[in-house]
Amino acid sequence: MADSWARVVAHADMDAFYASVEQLDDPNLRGRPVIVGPRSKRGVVLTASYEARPFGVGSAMPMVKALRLCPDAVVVPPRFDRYTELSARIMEVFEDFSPHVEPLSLDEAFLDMTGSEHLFGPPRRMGERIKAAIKEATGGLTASVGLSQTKYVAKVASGYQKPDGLTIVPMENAVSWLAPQSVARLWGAGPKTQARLHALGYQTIGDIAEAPPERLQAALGSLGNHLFELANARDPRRIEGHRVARSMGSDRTLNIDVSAREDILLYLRRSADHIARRLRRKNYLAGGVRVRLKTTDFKLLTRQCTLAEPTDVAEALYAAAQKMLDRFDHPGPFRLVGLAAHSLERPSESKQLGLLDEGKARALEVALDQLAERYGDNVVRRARDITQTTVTDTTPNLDFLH
DNA sequence: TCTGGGGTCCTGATGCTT
DNA sequence: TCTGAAGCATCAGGACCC
Repeated sequence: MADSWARVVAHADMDAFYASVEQLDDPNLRGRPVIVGPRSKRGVVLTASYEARPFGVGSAMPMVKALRLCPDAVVVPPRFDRYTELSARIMEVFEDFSPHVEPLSLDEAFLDMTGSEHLFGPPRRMGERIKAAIKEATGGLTASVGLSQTKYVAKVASGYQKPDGLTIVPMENAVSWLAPQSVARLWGAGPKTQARLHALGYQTIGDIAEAPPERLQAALGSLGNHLFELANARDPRRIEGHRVARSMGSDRTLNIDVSAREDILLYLRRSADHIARRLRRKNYLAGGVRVRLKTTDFKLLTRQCTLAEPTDVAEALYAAAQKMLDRFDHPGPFRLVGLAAHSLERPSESKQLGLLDEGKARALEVALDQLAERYGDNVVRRARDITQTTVTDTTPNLDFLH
């Protein structure tokens, strides 16, 4: 019974999102195998349409191999602006169903549906309504939805019957429902961990659920405990809402490997410009800088530092990157050059404007926090806009408060 | 066959401070 | 003044996710 669920967690996952968007926008692509990915020699598949998947084409596969498996596929370069636009529309749909939405990526999110049975009906009806609303809002895109009482089971459920699936897993069935599925479906067990689990003789989630926890812990450390809990359908994690970014980066796999310092600096310069623009657009300051180089044998080398002063200025990021570059002792060549800003923080607008000293700026931040509690984040966003515009505008419009 | 780009989180090593 | 232990922050690398 739906009303006996202590929590109701929904996980919604768009079906082959990028490829489906391309087919939505270009009717000529419908019914045809579509591969979204770069056309470069070193590219990999981002998403393959369901028409391409029977040929064995899947995400992260080298493009060369994908086209060998499916020579008739249409390769479409990704259009992230378009995916972002549709993603925003989909997230708005989710927010019509729940105030607690946790996006995991452009095309999937958790929704806390606890206590909304009186609005949307039992879990199956909730799922049907979410799916229908997405289809309507996007002009025909489908999503697969899973509902259960924990995030992990809801996530596995959404992937259970793709595409256009709906799977409901009540808590009393969860452990037996998970049991026959492969350990590959354990969230957090990638190829390396799967190999270790196989070596221990564990093939299914049920094997993990029944394994001695101390054996898992001895083999995998705290990850072993975590997987044991998931396999037994125990997952107390809450739905966290929109999370603050912790880093922002730009990695480039090059068409031709580079060794010369000036060549690497060229890419670092471009990345610094790109990241600084994004930092300013999203109103972040970087507290540190990290440079990554990938050798031709796929070893990833990293050097990072903490900045004396948080910044969103390209020149400062680039200067730090130059210093980092001197700390690498590998002569190259390198196939990837990457730069990232980490330890992100929000600047205080009032400090940025230079209008207030530290104490008054802090007082303003506290006042804005109180406004947020009372009126919600949107109102505070407007208030922040006004604190910036009132420098020249003596009659701010506060109508939005009513 | 030949391995992207955007991220997050965890772990072990190291260095600094108390 | 020296030394070791404990706690903490930072760094580098690895694994994972979509």
